[in-house]
This record gives sequence, C-alpha cells and structure tokens, in this order.
Amino acid sequence: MSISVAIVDDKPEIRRNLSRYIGEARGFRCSSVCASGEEALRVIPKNPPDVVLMDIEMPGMNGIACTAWLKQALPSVPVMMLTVYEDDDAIFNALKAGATGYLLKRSAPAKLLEAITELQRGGAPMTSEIARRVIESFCKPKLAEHPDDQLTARETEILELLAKGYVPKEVADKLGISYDTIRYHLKHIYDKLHVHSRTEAVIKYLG
Amino acid sequence: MSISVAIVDDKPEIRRNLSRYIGEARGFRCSSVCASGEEALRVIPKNPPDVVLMDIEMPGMNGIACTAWLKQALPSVPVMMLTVYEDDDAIFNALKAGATGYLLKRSAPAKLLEAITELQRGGAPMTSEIARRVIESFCKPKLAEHPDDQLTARETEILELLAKGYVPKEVADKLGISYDTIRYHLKHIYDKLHVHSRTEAVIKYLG
DNA sequence: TCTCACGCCACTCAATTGGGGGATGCGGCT
DNA sequence: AGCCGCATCCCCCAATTGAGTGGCGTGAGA
Repeated sequence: MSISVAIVDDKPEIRRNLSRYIGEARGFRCSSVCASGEEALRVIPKNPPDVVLMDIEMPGMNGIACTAWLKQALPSVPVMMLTVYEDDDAIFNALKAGATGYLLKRSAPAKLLEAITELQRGGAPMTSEIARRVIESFCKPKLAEHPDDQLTARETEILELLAKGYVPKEVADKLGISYDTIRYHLKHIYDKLHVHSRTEAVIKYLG
Repeated sequence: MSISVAIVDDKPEIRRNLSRYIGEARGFRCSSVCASGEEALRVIPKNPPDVVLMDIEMPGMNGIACTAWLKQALPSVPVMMLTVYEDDDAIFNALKAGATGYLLKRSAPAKLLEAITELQRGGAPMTSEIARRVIESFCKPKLAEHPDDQLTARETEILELLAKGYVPKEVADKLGISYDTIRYHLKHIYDKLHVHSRTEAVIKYLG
C-alpha cells in the first residue's frame, strides 16, 4: 500500500515539482493538490490522505491557520510544514497549531520521501533546535523564586483551586474555612506572586 | 574549552565506565560524579557543569524527580536522561520534569559524545517517536466547539489580552475603546465559553 | 520562655465585576 | 428595503473583590 500525500502550496512551480516527484516515487502517491489554504480545507477532508505537505508562507490563509483548521477536521492526519526560511517562530507556531514536523524546501528530494515515511510511521521530523524549543515550552520553567516568595502549603492549596476555576467563596466552602480567611490568604498570594488580581495569579500559576 | 559533564548513576560500574570514557575523550571532561539523586542535588549546584547525564532508574530519589529539582536550581543546564529501556512514559515524564534529551544506555559510546555535544549546542537529542508525543501533548486538542460558541475576532482579541493578565479597564485603553464596550464583549465571551468569571475564561483559553 | 510565622476570623471602604437593560451604526444577506 | 450579527457606547444594580486594619490561637524554633 502506498502512502497518499496531499500538497498545499500557492506557487504553481512547486506544486508541479512536488506532485510529479511524489507521484513517480515508489510507494508514494499524490492524492490531492491545493493552491491555497481555503481550497485545502474544502478538498482535503473529502479525501483524507496519509500525510499533508503544507507551505507555511501563502497569501490569504497562511499555512499555520490552515493547519489549525485542518487539524480540527482531521486530527489524526499528520501535517508537515514546508518552508524556505528556517524561521523558528513560524515553525514553532505551526507546531502549536498542530503540525507534526517540518522540512526546509531546499532539502534533497530523498530527504522529503524519508521525512514523509517517518511522519506516516508516527515520527516527527524536525531539527533538534526546534525540538529543544518545543520541550522547553511545554515543561514549565518554574521560575526561580525568591525564598520570601515561596507560597506556604495552604496558599498553594488555595491557588490550585483558583486555577481550577473556583471563585474564592467556593474555595472557602471546599476547604471548610471562612471566606474572610480565604481573602486573607489571597492577599499574601498576590503579594508573593507580585500580581494584583485572581486572574493574574492563576496565569502565573499555570505558567 | 572542553564540555564539562556531570554524571548521576547509582551503579558503580556505569559511573566508572562513563566517567573514564568522558574523561579520556578530547573536548570533554567529567566535572562531578554522583551515586544518587540526593547527592546530585547537593554536589552539582556547587559546580554547575555544561551538561548532566542522569540515570532514570535509581533507588531513592529517581532520575525524574532529581531532574525536576535540579532544574529549579540550574534552569539553564541541560539534562540528558540515560535509560536501559525505551520506556516512552518514563522518558516523556522526564522531559516534562525538565530533561532536554535522552539516550539509551546501549548506544555506542560515540553516540554519547555526539548527543552531549548536541545538547550543549542547544539541541535536544531524542527519537522522533518521543518528539511526536511531545508535540501532540503540547498542542492543545482544540476541542470542537459548537459553531454558536465560536468567538468573534474582537472577542478573541480581548480574551488574549485578559490571558496576558490585563484587567478589563487596561484592555479598553489598549484597544482604544470604551470600558463599557469591553464589558459588553466580556458578557458574550462568558456566555460562549460557559463560564462566569474572567479567571475561568482565561483558564479555558489557556487550556 | 519568647518570639514569629502561620492559619484563622472580623470589620470597613472603594473599586471592580457580572448581569441586566437600551441605543446607534455598519456591513452582509435575502 | 428589511433583517441580523457585530461592534460600539451608555446607564443601572447587586455582588464580589482588592486593600487596609485589627485580634486570637497554636506550634516550631531561637
């Protein structure tokens, strides 16, 4: 069974080259070719491929937005971004939007087939610099706090409940203590986190 | 300048092998060798290395817990996990705890030096299967919302600012519109997200 | 023993917040 | 033209919240 590939790119030349190269390669076939993100959203869900190749830079809906939408329709189909520049931010945002890997356009054609295969087998082709950024972004840095700013056990407990969406009054009920006591602790939490609202405290806590 | 490496492993034989191999390699040196996670937390911060090699399976404090603590003291020092089994969950948890890469113990010695170098240069050595898991875990599934609950562009804009910690009044200033307009939008945001407070909305947004 | 931090509670006060109206204009769609 | 969603602004109200102040008990450490 060959791997079916969908191509999304606004530049006709690139579409031609990619589709021909993939169509001629053993074990690969090109299931659809789209010239814009909008077209991709219309066409690709009707005939889901094994893998999507998506240009990042496109007029109109760019590749990142398109990936986000496409992922809603087809969560299980891996999307590989294609890009000319090694723009860390764009790639990073693409991954956040749901892309699973990326490849520079200047890569050797053999690399392309290799990356597609890896993608289809559950891998995530990317450079280790990007991998590093991804890792660091998802493991909360746990900012080094001043010893003074260490929350007490009680304060942490309260902050945890706030981060679950409880309002202070509910926290009071849940912990079986007075509303005023919660307010007392809240003040200390705000002081230690250097914030001035419940929302801000929760944002800091969720990192 | 050579790359200084700290080693944490409970097995004397592995410590010996690693430290000798690294000590003899050109461009590498072994700055400290610890036999337990507890010892690592005491010793390593006093003499921060460029890279830490950390065994995952250790009696007492395991490598994952040790990494989490170590990262608090030395957030910028990359930690590479060493493991005999390709245990996805353990590796995944280690990455969440702050590890930056991992290596199988049965890897060729040359691979080790290569991975250390990559780590020190800002990379993140790991297999693409792990990379895939990491990516998928950090890109929020973007739960399929009812079409009615889609936020408008303006509402999204406001919610984004709230998620940065701004209070509604500041959002009004920043967008150059009236405070009352913000309140009007807020109501709609709350309705669509099915929440009843700013904090809850932000929690949902940060997912 | 005597602090001191912590948890607990109470009170006030001004500001903010959530929730409810209603009004205007604008652009699309029918 | 009429309708509707969106964005803008205005007003009102009750409740919550943030910010201050004070007191009381308890347990750990100096």
